[in-house]
Amino acid sequence: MAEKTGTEVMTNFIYSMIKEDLEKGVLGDKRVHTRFPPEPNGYLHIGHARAIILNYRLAKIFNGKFNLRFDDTNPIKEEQEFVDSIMEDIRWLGADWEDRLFFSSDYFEVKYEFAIRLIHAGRAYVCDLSQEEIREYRGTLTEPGKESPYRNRIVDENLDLFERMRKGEFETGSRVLRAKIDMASGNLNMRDPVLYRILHTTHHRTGDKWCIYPMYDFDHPFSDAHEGITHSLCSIEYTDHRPLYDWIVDNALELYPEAVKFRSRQTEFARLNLTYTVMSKRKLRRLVEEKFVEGWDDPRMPTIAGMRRRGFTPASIADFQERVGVSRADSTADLALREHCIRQELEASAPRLMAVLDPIKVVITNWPAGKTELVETENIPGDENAGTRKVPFSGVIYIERGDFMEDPPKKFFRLAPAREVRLKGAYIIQCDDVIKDAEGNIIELRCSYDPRTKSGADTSGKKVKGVIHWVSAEHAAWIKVNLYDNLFTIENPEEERDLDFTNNINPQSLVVCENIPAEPAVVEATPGSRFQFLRKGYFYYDPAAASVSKPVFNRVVPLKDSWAKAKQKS
RNA sequence: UGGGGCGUGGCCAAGCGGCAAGGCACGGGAUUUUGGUUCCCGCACUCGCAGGUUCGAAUCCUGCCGCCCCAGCCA
Repeated sequence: MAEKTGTEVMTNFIYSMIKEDLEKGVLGDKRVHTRFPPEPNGYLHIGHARAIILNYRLAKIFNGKFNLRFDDTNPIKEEQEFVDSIMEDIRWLGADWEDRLFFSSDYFEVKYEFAIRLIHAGRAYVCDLSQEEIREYRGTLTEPGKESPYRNRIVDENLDLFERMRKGEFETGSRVLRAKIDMASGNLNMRDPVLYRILHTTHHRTGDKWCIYPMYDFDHPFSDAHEGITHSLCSIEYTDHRPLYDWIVDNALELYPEAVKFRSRQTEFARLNLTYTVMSKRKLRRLVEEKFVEGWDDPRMPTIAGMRRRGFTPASIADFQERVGVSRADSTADLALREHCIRQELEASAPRLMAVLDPIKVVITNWPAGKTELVETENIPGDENAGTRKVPFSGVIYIERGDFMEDPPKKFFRLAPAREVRLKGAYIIQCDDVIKDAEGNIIELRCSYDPRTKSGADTSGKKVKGVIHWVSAEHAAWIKVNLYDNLFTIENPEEERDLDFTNNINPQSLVVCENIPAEPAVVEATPGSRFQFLRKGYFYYDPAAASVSKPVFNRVVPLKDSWAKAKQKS
């Protein structure tokens, strides 16, 4: 399959920028070095997948390196559980950090030293203002802030106080370390940003060793420079933070050069939105907590874990990301593009199987009693190497209810009274009789088959337009099938401001079919494998549900259906 | 009323002064034992708007308009 090896050419502005840096020799003898910096406080979604793939592929293309670094500077929100799930997701996507798994907390000691040097240089100070006071002093969007009364503390006092902050002499929230920059800046991030806060909280890795923790704006640029990251990619809302990023890196370079491997630079790109889904962590959490879905890995979720369980492949997600592209403009990618990517891959790689999702019984009246015939059919049409398989055919079969119409419109090519249709790989049958129950529901079809029309050896000269799938009742294997559809009924559920977004949840987003007849070959399938259920869509044998008595298949995506579309229009 | 970012077809997105790539979606046709796939063909006289510079502008200049982000001791 078209697996992304990372060697193809990219055509986005970040790729161009790096190429130019290389040509101009900006990197010296250093190789391109990127990183993915998740905070271990939740599950990764398709937007993160985009960042992971971008960073990883960029490193690959330029023969550089890719780090995984957890941004674990806030012990209140972070947990080991998320570290594990994030690593699993990234590994699954195929992004390999080799031996470069880092944690921001690995560098707490060096960062502390850097803070000391900032204080020595008179560029950072301990501030005793309360949280509310700091906010007041910061000013507003349109008015400048005013300087903290502690701003001009002497170096020795700052040093002493900061050391005692580390020792745990002060309460949580009582003091902070701030950078001394510019309280009048139009950019609020430059109004003496907080560098360290006191948090008497156990950290998932450093335990109780620290009670002061660095802020993102201090930590991130330094960690990048310290690891030798050349290109620090992040999302667009950090654009405002870039001057501060540069301030930190420049100061590190000046005051603590031995701790800096490279003068890293930040480049921002737009986050990804998807139609018919929500992406904010808060909303995803609500979906899980309020049980609108079954968990973070529910196949309807845009999480990496959810897509994995739905049956998407890493290659299809990488393909999707590549096709969407990268830019700085706000954008919402069409879900149809993601569907296109997985269909394209599975069309060529998924073996076909027959299963009837909405069965109706068909009795073939002229079939010899008790006879079973094995008919042969291709596993993947057009791919000789995929071979063929034998499917048992007999006198009682199931077909889709929707493949029969009692009173069909002119263009209906399937089964109808006195009309003929081909059973895929088997014979042409004609419908002779329609059996109904007391309420008038069709419960059975009586058909006759034409022995001359055996698939591949047809001597009848008949031409039928319709070919439908079927399953022999006597030989059927019974499976459970989950049919998934968009979680929301409107294109942009994020934008709905008057109504709670959960009001737009699609009540049909999951349709469970408990008892579905499938051709017997399905029992030989391995959990984790993917099939096309002929004419119905691509399905994934859910390994997470493998312990259940019956195999469970999740529909990744239905096949395109131009008949249904035409019907809808009329 | 401060600072930053963005505006190219329904959705993405190339383009960076020489006369609008590509993908998805959509519409039409051919092939087809999946109404799938594949294959043709069509789909922006126009680049948020208005001026200007130029032989020539989506690309340069000026002025508007619209949308997004920022006042966490979150990341």
